[in-house]
Amino acid sequence: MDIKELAKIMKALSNENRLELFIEILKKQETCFETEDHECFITDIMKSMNIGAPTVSHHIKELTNAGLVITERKGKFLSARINNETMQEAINLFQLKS
Amino acid sequence: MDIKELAKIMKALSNENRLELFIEILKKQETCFETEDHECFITDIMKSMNIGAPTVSHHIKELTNAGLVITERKGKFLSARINNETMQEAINLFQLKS
DNA sequence: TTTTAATTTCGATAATTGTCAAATTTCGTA
DNA sequence: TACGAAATTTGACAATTATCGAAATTAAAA
Repeated sequence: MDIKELAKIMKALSNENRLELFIEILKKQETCFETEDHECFITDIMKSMNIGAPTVSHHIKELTNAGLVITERKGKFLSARINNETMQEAINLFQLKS
Repeated sequence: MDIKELAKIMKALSNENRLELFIEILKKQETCFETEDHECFITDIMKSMNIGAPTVSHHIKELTNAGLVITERKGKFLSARINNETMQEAINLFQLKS
């Protein structure tokens, strides 16, 4: 991963609403290990946030574009999950060597 | 650390040149453990980059403002180092629970 | 004290972006 | 097939920002 890619990731997380969106997806994933509900539907998240549907759609696309989340259409709904590979790669760049 | 603060950190790292600046400071810090050279002067970094002094000054201030780096004036020069506390706190928010 | 180098401040500009309203598409279901 | 809910696209606008040139400041050096 080069600087340009990393900057893209950071930019995707630089907007407050988009970051909140991302963290909601992250949290959802964590609870999924405990329950059997592996779906994270955007509608549910959207309802609890203070922004309209077009904006959410746009934000989701940016997160996807940066490789941070993976989306999948489930009929009428959109399901999203974290792309752990990208996450770990990005974190590693910032970890201090020992 | 709340979402607003975290977003501020991400925004500080979202610009390509600013991220490069940050990574140079990060690298410098790592080499400091091996050598006796504990100073990271902005001038040196600046010379190897493709942006003017006013812009670098602005970027450094943004990194400082986000709590990512700590600067100190050494006579004519400006010395910078990573704020590891902020770094670790931010990384922890993204680490998956086990 | 004059000069020179590093940094900052200021003002301006071009480019990017977050957001929404309106219109459109997708898809389950009555 | 027609309706309604979920999501996307489009077009637009206000706000933010990255960058620079010029001027000002700070501090070492001559």
